[in-house]
Amino acid sequence: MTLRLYDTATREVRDFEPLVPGRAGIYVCGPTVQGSPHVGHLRSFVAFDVLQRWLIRTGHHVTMIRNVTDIEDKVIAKAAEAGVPWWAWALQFEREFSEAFRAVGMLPADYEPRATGSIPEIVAMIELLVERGHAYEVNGSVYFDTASFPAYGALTNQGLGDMAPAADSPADAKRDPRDFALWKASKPGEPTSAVWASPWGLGRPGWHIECSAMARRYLGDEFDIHGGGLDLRFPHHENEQAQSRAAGYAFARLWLHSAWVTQSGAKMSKSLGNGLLVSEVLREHQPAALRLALAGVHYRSMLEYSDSTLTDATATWARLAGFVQRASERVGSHTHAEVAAAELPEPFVDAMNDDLSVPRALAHIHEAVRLGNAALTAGDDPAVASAVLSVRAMLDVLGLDPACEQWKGEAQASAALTALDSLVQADIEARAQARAAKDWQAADAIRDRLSAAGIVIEDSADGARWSLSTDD
RNA sequence: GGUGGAGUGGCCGAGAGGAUAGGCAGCGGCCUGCAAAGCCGUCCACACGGGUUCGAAUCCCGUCUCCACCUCCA
Repeated sequence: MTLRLYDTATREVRDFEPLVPGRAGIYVCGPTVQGSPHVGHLRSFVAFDVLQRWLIRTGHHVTMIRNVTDIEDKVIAKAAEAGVPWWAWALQFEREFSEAFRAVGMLPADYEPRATGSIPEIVAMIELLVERGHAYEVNGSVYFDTASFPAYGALTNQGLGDMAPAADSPADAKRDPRDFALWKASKPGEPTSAVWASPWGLGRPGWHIECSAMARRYLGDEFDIHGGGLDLRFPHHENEQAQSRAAGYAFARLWLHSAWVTQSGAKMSKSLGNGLLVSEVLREHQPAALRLALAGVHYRSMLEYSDSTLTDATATWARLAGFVQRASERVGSHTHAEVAAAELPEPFVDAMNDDLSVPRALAHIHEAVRLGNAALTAGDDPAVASAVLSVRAMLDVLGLDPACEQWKGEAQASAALTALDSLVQADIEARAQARAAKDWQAADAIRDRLSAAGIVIEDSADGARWSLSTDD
């Protein structure tokens, strides 16, 4: 059975047939670096990370391009509001995204082109569109002529007449309100550092053209898979496809869209302000648990995020990691090369090939863990060894092998904190008794001892809590 | 108005005409000095109303509810 993927453009599950057998070129719309990453962003990128890993595992040479849109109206506006240069603003959040990607164990992209590093390609593509009669200039700005391209709306199955006007520029400047900006003439008051020379004068690219230009530069006129969040389908991806095809390029053969993260049924979003920042979630939860929570649901299903999402995932992770830990102590640890070369069970392979059905794949992993645990109890070491190798190989496909470099330190750190907590809690209790008996000397002695060890005690009405000192 | 998605047990979440999804929680047991972990067993389902079929969570018709996109979005 070969890999089958749901193609948003044709609205059906299709066999993955790469342009060049054995190779896969993937373009994933990366972040517009206007703010901090929240778990909704991460869900999408983790989904495509699993795709990347599965393609690699099934013998493909993958080229993963994930762009950074670092010049855009919102970036400029938010930076201005904060009194910071737009480029510093953009880089700050680019770093935060990179840190979040690293924290949840994403494979690095092969390249992460920035829009600002692709201006010549962008200008060239706009020139080509003007030449071919699919774009026109008005007062130094250039617009895509939607009426000139009959296939406009094909990706999202919409007719032009049903669409609302594009609001990215004044309607009176355009031939048709649905036309959208390819190049935006610079206006007085805008930062002079956000401006590039072009045949139409100084300006900057519109929002969609950068992806068309970068995808072509790094993946060619036609490439295998274009991915992104479901909310990018329109207008962003529709416009990308229109631009590229109007320019004469075949563009993406398959469109993949990941569903969003919801809270109480409503989409997590920057504009709603209900986005849970990755940095906040990771303060209280293990990164592996976050990855498991995000990757564990099928990528096209909404992921309902609640208070129990991460605690459930943490328990599941503890079960998986616990088995690998106990089994490895018993029969020794396999090398990563052995894990990468291990044969994968057929039910797992079938699930992954069926539009990346991670939930079904996980069900099979649990089955293998159960058998492995039983073998551990029975003292059947050969069965333990084969189970742990198989479990690690499957988890590795999901980026969740507990014994790999990414995660093996984490379990120890967290176990150390748990152990420390139980010791400290005993002290806290003894101190509470001393305080109740008004034995201040004894109470202070306990606090001083903990303090000397770098542990800070804070009293409150609800009792004492402890934390590690952040001094020096 | 246009386009698309969803409703499954206490909770999360697969499946898509006939078999036990899986996990968490619960209950009973095994193991254990007691626990924990683990294992075994077990309870609790397919939004509603019709229809097709030997058989429907799955197909068809209708209804209800929820959600998203329609130029800020991962």
